[in-house]
Amino acid sequence: MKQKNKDAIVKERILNNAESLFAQKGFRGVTVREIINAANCNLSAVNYYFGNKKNLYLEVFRARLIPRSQSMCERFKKFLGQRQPSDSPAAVVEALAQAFLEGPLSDDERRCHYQLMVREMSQPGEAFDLVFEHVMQPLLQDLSRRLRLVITEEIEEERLILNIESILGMIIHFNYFRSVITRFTGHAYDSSFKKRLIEHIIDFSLYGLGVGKKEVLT
Amino acid sequence: MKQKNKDAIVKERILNNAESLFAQKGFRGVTVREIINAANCNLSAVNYYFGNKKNLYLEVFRARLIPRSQSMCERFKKFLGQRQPSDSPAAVVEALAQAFLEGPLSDDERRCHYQLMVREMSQPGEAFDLVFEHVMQPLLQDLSRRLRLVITEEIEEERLILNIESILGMIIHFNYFRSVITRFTGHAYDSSFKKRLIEHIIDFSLYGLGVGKKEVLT
DNA sequence: TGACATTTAAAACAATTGTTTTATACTTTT
DNA sequence: AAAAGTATAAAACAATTGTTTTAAATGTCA
Repeated sequence: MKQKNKDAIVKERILNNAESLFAQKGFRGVTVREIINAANCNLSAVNYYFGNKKNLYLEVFRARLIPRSQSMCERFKKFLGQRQPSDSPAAVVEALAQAFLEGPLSDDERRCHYQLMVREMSQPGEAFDLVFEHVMQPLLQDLSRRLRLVITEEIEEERLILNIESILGMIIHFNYFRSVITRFTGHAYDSSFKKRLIEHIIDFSLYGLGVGKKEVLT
Repeated sequence: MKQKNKDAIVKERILNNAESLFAQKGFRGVTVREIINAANCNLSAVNYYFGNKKNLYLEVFRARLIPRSQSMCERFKKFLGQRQPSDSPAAVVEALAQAFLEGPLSDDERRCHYQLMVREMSQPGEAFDLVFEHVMQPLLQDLSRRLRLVITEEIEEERLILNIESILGMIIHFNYFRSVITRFTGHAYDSSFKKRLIEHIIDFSLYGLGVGKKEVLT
């Protein structure tokens, strides 16, 4: 099926460029003509393959963002499995930070990924539901289960959720606020700086500012 | 000057509604006609008072977001001054979380504020420079100075910055990702839940997950 | 090869966009 | 009160938007 193959090529060029542009400028900030210029194809191709612009946008989530999230989660599990021992909070946080900052993606892909996701989070819409159901929900549940196994003391569900959201919030922040972080630290956002960030995320997640002493059961 | 006064009223109605709409849908997601309908004024009023749409957008930052940020910082200092003792990391974090989650603003104003700011952070533009210079930079420097005073042990500048960004990341996350947080915890985002959030932010910022013991000088 | 379906291309569509123009009302000042 | 300055209103502008239509090209399969 050479036909079907060539079909897929144009279709995926559109998806790729659409994702990048939507991530940068948002749904309404991007025109269909902008996308087809980047994808080097004809205007009607968008409506031919995806029906309309809105559906192209949703397809970007279905065909790109969600699968990528799942592959990042896979990477997390793989990292965690490699660690010895893998049953400590430190191991879980390290594997998580590694998977979400270094992971299998190119840096541009990761930037794209977080921009697209963050954009949808403030104003729940159709895409939000997709992300919530297929990305946030399973991730939180997985993390919740794993952390509960490795944290020795008793911990109520709500506090666990807030802890996890704090760690995820940090990871998202260090991805999404790159321009701020690099301006403040003066470092380029390269692989050595990412290693530094991962170190920090682990340290802060486990000990916070690390000053004073933790009271038992505040 | 009744003239100048009445002038200001329409002008501010435009600014108010523009900020709310821009925060919800972004610059290109909002039409001038949408704004003037919400502000209950004529179409040409936007160009009369602000020249063009882009300039209205920037004016929203200059006349609304930046002053509000400064008043939040004032509130932070006031909270901190009220605390006894006020020279501990716990006091600083508590005052910060209080100022940024409870502060002097209505809840709608706060949502608006964070949405507008986060939107600009991913794609540096003109408004980004304004926010960076008048909001992020002074806040970070103030926090850096204060924390250095109250943290007993030696701490390198970069680590301090990362610590501060982690705390700010959490605060932003718990404001911006409301819909996710409320869905996960099942709590409405009311004042009692905000108190819970502030408690958590203090606890996590000081001790992290609070498991295991912190080694001295990792 | 020839009939068929599939894909690309180009042109045209109505609707919406930001902005400008022109005219009318309202205030202030002389 | 007349004049001048300021603010609101309505209509029109060209440009851009997403989408549709129509035509040409390309591929598949008998």
